[in-house]
Amino acid sequence: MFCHVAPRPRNAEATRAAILAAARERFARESYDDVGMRDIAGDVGVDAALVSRYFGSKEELFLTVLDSCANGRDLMDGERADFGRRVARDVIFEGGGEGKLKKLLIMLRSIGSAKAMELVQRTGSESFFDPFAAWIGGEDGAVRARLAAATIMGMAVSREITAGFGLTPAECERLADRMALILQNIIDN
Amino acid sequence: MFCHVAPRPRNAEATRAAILAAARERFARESYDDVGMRDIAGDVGVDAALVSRYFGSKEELFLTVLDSCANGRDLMDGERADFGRRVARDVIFEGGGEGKLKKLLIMLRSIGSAKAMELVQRTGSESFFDPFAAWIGGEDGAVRARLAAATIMGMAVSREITAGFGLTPAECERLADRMALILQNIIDN
DNA sequence: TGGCTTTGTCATCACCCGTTGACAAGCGAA
DNA sequence: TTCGCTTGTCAACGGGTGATGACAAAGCCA
Repeated sequence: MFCHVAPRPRNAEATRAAILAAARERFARESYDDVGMRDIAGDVGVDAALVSRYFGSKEELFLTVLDSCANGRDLMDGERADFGRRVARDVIFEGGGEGKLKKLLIMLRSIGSAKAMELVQRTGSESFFDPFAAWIGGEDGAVRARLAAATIMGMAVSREITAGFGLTPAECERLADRMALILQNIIDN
Repeated sequence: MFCHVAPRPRNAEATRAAILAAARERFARESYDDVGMRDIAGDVGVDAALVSRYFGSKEELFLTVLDSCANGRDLMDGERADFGRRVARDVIFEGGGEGKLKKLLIMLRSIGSAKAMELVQRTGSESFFDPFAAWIGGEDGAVRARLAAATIMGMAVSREITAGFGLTPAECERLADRMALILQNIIDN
């Protein structure tokens, strides 16, 4: 019995897109340093050399991934009055990786690598914080954007370094409720 | 003219302590992966091999550093009514590295390395979150401890990935005020 | 002074990483 | 079919890492 893996069709554009998508998932879940070119290539079923060739270098790939992510504005579609609750539940119960928080997660993980952080610093402000601040609007929009982003990222960190908070499900519910309140309050005034 | 660096006196105990201190500073400011044995050794003026010999391995050194840090309780000496303001200003204006937040910073940076995170997960709860929760006390102490820690870590992350928030000094003041309020509110009820 | 233990250094190893250029395979056009 | 371009693979390189064991130097004790 011969088992063949279905070979990837020869299609540069599709392959490039698949690599980009795989890289986005990786970078959202592991730090820049922990993600290897060989890992990404393996996810797609391709040789690592191809990744280098299509994207030039790991740094350029990382930047392309950042660009490809939903930017700050997409965090906020949906009811504004529901923002706190929505985001709190996403980050606490899902880890944020599925939704619009992906870019925030990737930025967060950049503190693990001096190289990645420099890249994030260059692009993070205009692509994330500025639109976010504009959406929040009002007095001190920029300040409140930093505050909200910090709250979200902090909870994401806390979730990971305690392996799911180490709380009971009921406590997680109350954690989500409290966080929702805080976030909504930041947004509202 | 001969310029000699004062040679470190031959004293195993003092050298070991110096290495530990240097490692603590490094790990509080850079991620586990970015800190090299040669960096730490260089700070002390010693060969990298000595670090390995005194602490066994990088992992063991990291664990020893975590132990050597002020634990959760030390975060909270000082007026309880002043907690929010004190911590907010420390993290926003100083980056937290000088004070009692060092352990939190090190834990935070562990998200940059799968290896470091596993170590932090094993020791973080009983050495940090549990005492912190006990100090907070009252209903939902554990939940509120996670919330406060997340707020602090998030602000530390935000500060770094935006290279000092990118805010005016006046805005930073208002950021600190708002954060102080939130933190204090978490502590109080 | 001579010898022994402690303290520190040096050269080196094996490993993993991103990257590169040479090569193979697919596939459409002539 | 045969040529030629595109798409993908392979083996290798240079650089950096943590770790190791042999060696040098310093201090102490007799």
